[in-house]
Amino acid sequence: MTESAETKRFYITTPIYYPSANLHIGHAYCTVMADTMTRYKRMQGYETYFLTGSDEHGQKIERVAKAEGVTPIEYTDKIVATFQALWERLLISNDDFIRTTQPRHMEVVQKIFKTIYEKGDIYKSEYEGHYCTPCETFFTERQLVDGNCPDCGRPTEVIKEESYFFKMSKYQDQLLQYIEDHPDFIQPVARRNEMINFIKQGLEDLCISRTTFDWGIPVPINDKHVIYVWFDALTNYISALGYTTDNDELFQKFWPADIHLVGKDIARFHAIIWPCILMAADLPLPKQVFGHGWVLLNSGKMSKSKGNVVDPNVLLDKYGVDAIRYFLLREISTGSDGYYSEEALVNRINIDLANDYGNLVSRSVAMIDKYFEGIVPAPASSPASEFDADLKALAETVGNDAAAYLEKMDFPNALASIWKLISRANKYIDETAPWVLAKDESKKADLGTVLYNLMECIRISTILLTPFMPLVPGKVAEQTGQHLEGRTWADGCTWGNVETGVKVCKKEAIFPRIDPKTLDLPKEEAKADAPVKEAKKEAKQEAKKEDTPAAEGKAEITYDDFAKLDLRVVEVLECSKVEKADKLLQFKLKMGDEIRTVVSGIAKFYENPEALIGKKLVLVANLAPKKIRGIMSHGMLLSAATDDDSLLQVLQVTHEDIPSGSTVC
RNA sequence: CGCGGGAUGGAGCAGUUGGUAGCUCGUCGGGCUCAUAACCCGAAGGCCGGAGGUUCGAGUCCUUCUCCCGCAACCA
Repeated sequence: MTESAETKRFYITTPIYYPSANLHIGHAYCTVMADTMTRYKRMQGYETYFLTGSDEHGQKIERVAKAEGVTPIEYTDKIVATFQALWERLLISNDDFIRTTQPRHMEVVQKIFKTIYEKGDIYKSEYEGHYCTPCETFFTERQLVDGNCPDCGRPTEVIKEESYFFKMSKYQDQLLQYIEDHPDFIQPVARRNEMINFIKQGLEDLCISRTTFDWGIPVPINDKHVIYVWFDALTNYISALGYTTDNDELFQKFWPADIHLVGKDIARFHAIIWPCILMAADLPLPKQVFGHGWVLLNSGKMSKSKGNVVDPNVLLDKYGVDAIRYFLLREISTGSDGYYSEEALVNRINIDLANDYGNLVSRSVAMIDKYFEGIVPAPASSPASEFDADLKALAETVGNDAAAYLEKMDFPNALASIWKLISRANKYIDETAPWVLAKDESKKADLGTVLYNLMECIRISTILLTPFMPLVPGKVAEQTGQHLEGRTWADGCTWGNVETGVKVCKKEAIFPRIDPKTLDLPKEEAKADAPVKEAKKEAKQEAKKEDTPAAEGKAEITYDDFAKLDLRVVEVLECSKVEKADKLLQFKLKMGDEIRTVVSGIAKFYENPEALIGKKLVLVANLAPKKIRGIMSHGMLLSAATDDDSLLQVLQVTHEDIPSGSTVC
C-alpha cells in the first residue's frame, strides 16, 4: 500500500451481542481482541473505528421480556446497560455502540430492504403451495406423492402464504468467485474451507420476514411482517456509519470494514448472508471475516447450580482488567477453541506477569534506587558486557515481530515475542551481575550501562504491551519515571530513548503474585486431566442451552393451561432408527383405535429400539404435528432427562391393565 | 461414504516447499541474591493415533483404519 499516513484507516467490528442473558467470558474475549487490535492500529497511526453493540429484536427477546412482565425495550434497556458497563470495565475503546432498536438503525434497515426489493432481489413468495390442512404443512410439487400429501396421503390444496424472500441463490457464484479471489476474506483457513463447501452445496433463497411475532423492524412495504433478525442485525455494520443518511461521512471513510470479528458459530451469517446482502445493495464487501474460537471450560460446565458461572465482572474484581485481558489474549490461540480455568489464569498471572515482567521492573528499579540513588543513569559509551549487543539486537526486532503477528490477529504469538525480550532482560541481569559491579567503584560506568539497558527493555516492552494491557504503561511510568503512555508503536521499536536523570520511584508490585492456595477450586478439579473431554461435551451442551432462556424457572401457569394438554397412554407397535439421522427414533404408536407416527430425538439412549416395542409410554397427543427429517410426527413422547442430557429415560406406564388411549393427568 | 478440523514427551501447543523433533508450564538437579520464595543454567521425559506405501530419507506426501471435535440435517 502506498497510502500516506493520513489515509490509513481501520474499521473493526464485534458481533452485536444478544441481550437474552448476561455476557460471559466468551463475549469478553471477542471484544477484548477487537479492542487490542484497534489500540494497536491506533499506535501504528491508523485512523480507527471500532464498533460494537446489541442485537435486540426477535422472538426470544419478546418472550423473555414477557416472562419478566416488562416490555421488550424495557428489558433490553436493562441488559444493554450491563453490556456497556462491562465494556467500560474492560477498557474497551469502542467508538460507537449501536443498538438495533435505535431509530438510526431501523431506518437504514428499512431503506436497504426497500432498495433491494425495488431492485427485484426481494420478492414476496407465493408458492402455489400444495398445502395439507391436517398436516399444516406446505409441500413442493416434487414432494407430492400421486398429487397427495406425502405424509398422510390425503389430497392437498393450493394456498398462498406470504413471506418475503431474498434472492441469495442469485449471488452464489459471484460470492464463490469473490472468496476464491480473496484468500484472506474468510479467516482462519479452516473456516474458509467450511464456507466454500457450504456454498457449493447450493444456496437457497432466504426467508427474511416473519409474521409470527412483532418485536422487530417492520417490513417497509408491508407492516404485517417484521424483518428477519439476521437481516436486521447484520446491517448494523453500516447503519452505525450513517449509510444512506445525510451524514454518511463515516461510511465514506470506513466502509468496507477491515475486519468483522465473529465467533465461529456465526461465521456463516457473516461470510455468506451478509456479503450477499451487500452485493444486492451494490456495496463493497468487508475485507475480512474472522471466525474466532470459543472459550471452553475445563473445570466442569458453567451452570448456576454448580455455582461456577464465569462472570467477567467477578474476575475483574478479583484480578483486575490487565490480567484478564492478558490471559484471554495469551492463552487462547486465535481461531481455535481455548480453555478457561481459574487455575490457568492464576498461572499466567504468576508466571508471566508477576515473575517475568513485574519482577523485572521491580528488580531494575530497586537497583537504580540502591546503586544510583534512584536516578536513571546514562549509558557509558562502551558496552558493559559482551551481552549488550545481543540484548539490543533483540529489543530492536520484537516490535516488528509482534506487529507481524498482530496483523494476523495472532495475539498469543505477539505476546510471546514481547516476552522474549522480557526473558532476555532477566537473563541479562544474571549475565552482567550488577551486584558484583556495584562492589567495584571502577565498574560504576558499566553498572550504569547495564541499568540503562534494562530500563530500555522495560520501556520498549511496556510500550508494546499497551494495546493488550492499557493500564500497565501508566503504572510502570510511575515507577520508572519514563513517559510510557500515549506512545506510538514506533516508539517501541527504537533503542536508545530512555530518559536519563529522572527519578525512579519504587512502589508496590505491578502484578503481585497470587497464592494458588487461596483459590478454593472445586474438589473435582484436583483430578485434573481426565475430565477434560467430558467437560468439553458439557460446555458444548451448555452453550446450546444458552439459546433457551426459558430453561430456568418457567413461569407459573393456571390449571386451565395445564388442561390444554392431551396426555395419553400409547403402546409401541414399531420402533426403529430414522435413517441418516443420529438422534431420531421413529415410532408407530397405538392410542386406543388410532395409530400414530411419532418421531423422537432419543436415539442415543436406545441402542436397541426394538426393546421398546410393546411398552406403554406417555404421549402429548394434541401437539401440533411437525415434520422432522421428512417424517410427520404427531405428538411428543414424554421422557425424563438430566440437565446435561447425559441420561434420559422415556416415561413408561408399567401397569399392564391400563389400556392404550387412556388419559394421563 | 454430508462438510470441515484434530490426534506430537505429564499438561497445553509449534512444526514452513519432506533432511538429525521444538516452545511454554510441570518434574528433577545446580547457580545467584538485585528482585514479587522471584531470576539464571542444566537434565530427564516422545517408536510424532494404528497399518501399509512413495523416497536415499516422512511428524511433514499417498492409501486405509481407529478415536475425538466443530458445522449442517434432523432433538415437539
